Amino acid sequence: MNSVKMQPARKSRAAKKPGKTPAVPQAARAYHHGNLREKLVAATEALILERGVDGFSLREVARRAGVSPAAPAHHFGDTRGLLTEVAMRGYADFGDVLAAADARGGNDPAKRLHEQGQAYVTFALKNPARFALMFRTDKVDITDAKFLEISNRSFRTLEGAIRAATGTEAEEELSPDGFGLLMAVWSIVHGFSHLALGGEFDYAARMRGGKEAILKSFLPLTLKHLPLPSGNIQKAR
Amino acid sequence: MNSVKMQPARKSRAAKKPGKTPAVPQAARAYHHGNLREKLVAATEALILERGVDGFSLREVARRAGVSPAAPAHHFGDTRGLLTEVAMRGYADFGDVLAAADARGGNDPAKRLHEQGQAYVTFALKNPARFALMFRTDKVDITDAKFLEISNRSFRTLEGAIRAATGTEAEEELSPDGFGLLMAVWSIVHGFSHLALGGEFDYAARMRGGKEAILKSFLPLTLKHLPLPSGNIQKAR
DNA sequence: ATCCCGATCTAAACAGTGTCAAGTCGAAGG
DNA sequence: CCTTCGACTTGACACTGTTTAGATCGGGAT
Repeated sequence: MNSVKMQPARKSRAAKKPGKTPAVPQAARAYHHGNLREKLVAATEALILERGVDGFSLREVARRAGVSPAAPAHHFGDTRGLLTEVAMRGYADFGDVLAAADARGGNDPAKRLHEQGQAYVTFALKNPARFALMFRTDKVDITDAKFLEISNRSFRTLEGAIRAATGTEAEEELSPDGFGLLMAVWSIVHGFSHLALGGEFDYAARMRGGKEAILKSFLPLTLKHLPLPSGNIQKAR
Repeated sequence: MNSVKMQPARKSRAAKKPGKTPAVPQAARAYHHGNLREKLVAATEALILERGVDGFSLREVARRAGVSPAAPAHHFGDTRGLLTEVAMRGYADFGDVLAAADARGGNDPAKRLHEQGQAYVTFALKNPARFALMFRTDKVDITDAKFLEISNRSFRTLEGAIRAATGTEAEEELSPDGFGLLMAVWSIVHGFSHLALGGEFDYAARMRGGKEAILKSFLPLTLKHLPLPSGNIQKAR
C-alpha cells in the first residue's frame, strides 16, 4: 500500500520530456542531486533531535531526504558510518566551543578550567541529541581515524588547561595528581550533563525555578565545587 | 533458512507423549512452567551483559527462556515493562550497596560521602549492563510508581549524607549551597562511571597499569577531589 | 468426578527495521 | 559516439516488537 505512495513522484519523470528541462536544479529529484551527503547529515541531526538517538532510523532519514533506503549506504557504508559522521561534526563544534572558552580564561588556569566546564555543560544542554550521540560509543565507530583525531581535540584542550594548572610541560607525562584532577573535572561536568539530559534534575528543577534553572542556577552552584589546582597538586615553575 | 534452525527444539515436544511424564518438573517445558517471570528477568540480565542495553531483543530473551515471542507480554506488558523490572532490581541492589557504604561512614559526613562515592562507581563498573540500563530513561518507564519509589531510595541515601554534612534537618529544604554540593558529588561519581563505562579511560588505562587501574588507581585519584562540606557551605549546630 | 474458568502460553500475522545483490540511470571522459 | 563509472533504485532477506485469536493446563466449585 505504501510502497505505491512514493511512485507518483517518480512517474512525474514524464513531465520532463516535453517541457524545458528546469535550468535551476534547486530541488533536484533526479538520480544525482549532488548534495545528498549533506542532506542526510542534516536529516539525521533533525531526527535524533526529535526522537532521540535510539529513535533514529536509517530508512526514515532516507525518506526525509527523498531517496531510497539503500542510498545512504553509498555515502556512509552503513548506519554506523552515518552516525559517526554526525558525531564528528558534533565534536568539531564541541572542540570550537571548548577552545573559545579556554581562550576566555586567559592565563589563569583556574579560570580556564571553569570556563571550559561551563562551556562543556552548556553545549551538552543546548545540543542534547548531538552530545548524546557523541558519547554513544556503541553507535559510533570509535576506531575511525578521522573520528579519533577530531574527538581527541576536545580532550586535549581540557588537558592543556590541566597542564597549565600543574605546570606540566607538553612533552612530560601528567603526574598522577594532575591526572586525577583531569578526571575529576571531566567527570563532574560530564556527569552533570548526563544527569541533566537524563532528566534526573527535572524534579528539583520543578521546585526551584523551572527548567532554565538548570543552566542558570544549578550549574553555577555545582561549578562552585569544580576541583581547583590549589591543594597538594604539584604546581611547578 | 535459519527460520527453520529453531524448529527441531519445538518439534521434540512429541517426545513427551510416549514417555512417562517426568515427575520432576525441573526443566519444565510445558505451558506453565511456573517461574517464567524470573527466567525472563535472568535472561535479560545475561543478554544485556553480553550485548549491551541496545543489543537487547525481546525475541532473543524469549528464545533463551524457551518460550514464544509473545509470552513475555503476559508478564510484563511490553519490552519497556520487562526492562523496567530489570532496572528496578538493579536499583534495589544499588540502594543496598549505597546504604551499606553510608553506614560504614559512621557519623563522619565526609566519610559517608566518600564511601558512597566509591561504592557508587564500584557498583557501576561491576554491574555495567544493569547500571547503564538504570539510567537509560528512554528504555525504562520512569513514571511507574514502584520504579520511582525504589529508585528514589538510592537518591535519598546520598541526600541523607548531604543533610548531615550541612546540618539540614529532614523537614527543612536543602539550602542552595547544600543542593550544589549534592549535585557536585552526584555529578562527579556519575560522570566517572559513565566515562569509564563508555571506554573513555581505556587509552589512559593502557598506559597506566591496565584495566584494573581504573578502580584501583584512577578512582582514588579522582575521589581526592570529591567536594567536601568544608568551605563556605553552611554547617549548622 | 466433572465441568468450567481464568491464567498462561502458542501460532500466525503485520508493520517496521538494516543490509545486500542486481539492475538502472546520467553524466563525463576516452 | 560509446563506454565507463559513480549515484541511486528495486527487490529481497532476516530480523525486530506487538497484536489477535486460539490452544492448553491447573485448580476450585458444583
